[in-house]
Amino acid sequence: MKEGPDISQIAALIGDPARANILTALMDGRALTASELAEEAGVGLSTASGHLSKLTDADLVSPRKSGRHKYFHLADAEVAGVLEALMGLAARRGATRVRTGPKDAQMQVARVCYNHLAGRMGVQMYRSLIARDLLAEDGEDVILTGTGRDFASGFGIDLVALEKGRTLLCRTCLDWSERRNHLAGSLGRAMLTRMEGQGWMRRDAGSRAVLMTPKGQQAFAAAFPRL
Amino acid sequence: MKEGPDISQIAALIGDPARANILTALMDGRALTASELAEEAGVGLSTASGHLSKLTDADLVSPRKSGRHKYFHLADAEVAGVLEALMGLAARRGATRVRTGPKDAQMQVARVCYNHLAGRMGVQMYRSLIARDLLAEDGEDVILTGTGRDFASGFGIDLVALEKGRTLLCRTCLDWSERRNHLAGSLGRAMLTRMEGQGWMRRDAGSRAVLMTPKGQQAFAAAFPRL
DNA sequence: TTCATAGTTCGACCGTAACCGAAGTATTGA
DNA sequence: TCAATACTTCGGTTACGGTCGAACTATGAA
Repeated sequence: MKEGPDISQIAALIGDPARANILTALMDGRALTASELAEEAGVGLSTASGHLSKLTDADLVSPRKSGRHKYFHLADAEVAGVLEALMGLAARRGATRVRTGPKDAQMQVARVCYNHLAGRMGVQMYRSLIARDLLAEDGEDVILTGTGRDFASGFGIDLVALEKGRTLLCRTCLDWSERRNHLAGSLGRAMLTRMEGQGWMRRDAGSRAVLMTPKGQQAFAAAFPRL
Repeated sequence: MKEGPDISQIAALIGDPARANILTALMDGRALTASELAEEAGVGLSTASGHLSKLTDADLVSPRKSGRHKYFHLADAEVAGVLEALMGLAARRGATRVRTGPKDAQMQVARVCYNHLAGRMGVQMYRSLIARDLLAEDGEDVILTGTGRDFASGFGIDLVALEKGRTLLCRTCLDWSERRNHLAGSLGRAMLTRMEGQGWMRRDAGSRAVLMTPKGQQAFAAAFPRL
């Protein structure tokens, strides 16, 4: 009757509150166990198990067994992107969660999206890289330029190792709070990891917020100036 | 319990098959009456009316009264974008509709997305404009350059009139079949309208497919060469 | 004014799916 | 080998929401 792929199945999957909680909890890129996700979603273990097998069947999350634990993570960055897009819609309509805590402000400044940096800091980094021709946009794609490679290496990132992986080096991801692109892909991940390792920032336990250290404030501003 | 906006409500709204059919039917940018949408969705008029008021409450569609008819259209391009993104996910997982007709091939070549051109032709047009610096990307935004303005005017488009409207002149939209950007915004709409007016292409009645005329084939290739 | 068409609201019915607890399976550790 | 932990499966209950038809409202045409 209709044209194009059927979106109702996937949307219905995301549409259940418990499953939406599970997916949201996985947005920070970590892999969590079934029990942890049950806790996050506020349902019993057996219920969560059922949800997780549905999400797995639909390839929205992927399981990884480790001993008697079973860890789940988002299937790929595209899933994360769709979730962010939905958050953007939801935010517009004022459907924000009841509990609007102090963390929300910090989430706007800097947070983890899947496995890379998002929020104002994430967007600033991206725009700074573009403005200096270290990154170049090509349609939806974005590529690291020659000078960009030098910059990344100088930043302490092993590009050769990254390029051996299966995931794309550079990807854009639409930021739901800033409504602009930020950097995803294995490079985006590595940048965040590196900045954490350097003590510029650390993740807030129990939320997706990223907290800047005083040292990090300065270093970040120097490394990624607004132009 | 969770961070960020609540996505389950909106996703659940899209997750009902009847409502998903309604939204998909509106993806071509036209405004349809409640009766037409009931037909599209395969439900009774009273049922469709209920769905439409829910979609309206959530600001996914907007009503416009005209006499004793009530026309519905998608609320904005952001909604269309999210629907396209969901289609991208659904397509990947092979959840394509059972009825994979001959139109599907044509849909990949050229189709209407909201109100602008999508598919391979849409992407080709966008990339050609970018490559010739008629359009310039800036983060998620895209702007018409000076030479781009001349080009658009020469193409028969009244930019001054477009800029009086409330909708942004240039926007990017992610193509679910090509996975690349194509041009949206009021300029994207005007380009499609102009090409239809020139007899380059015409919409297929009853689907979102866009059919190229022989004359259009040549003219399009000349106007938007692959580079 | 009267009739026809478009859409909304209401009431009743029904099916699906979320939920829990209990029993069953697998893996680790003692 | 036995016990504890992590997860899955099953059965039964429940509730939410989609569905239709009928009655009602509003607009336009004759």
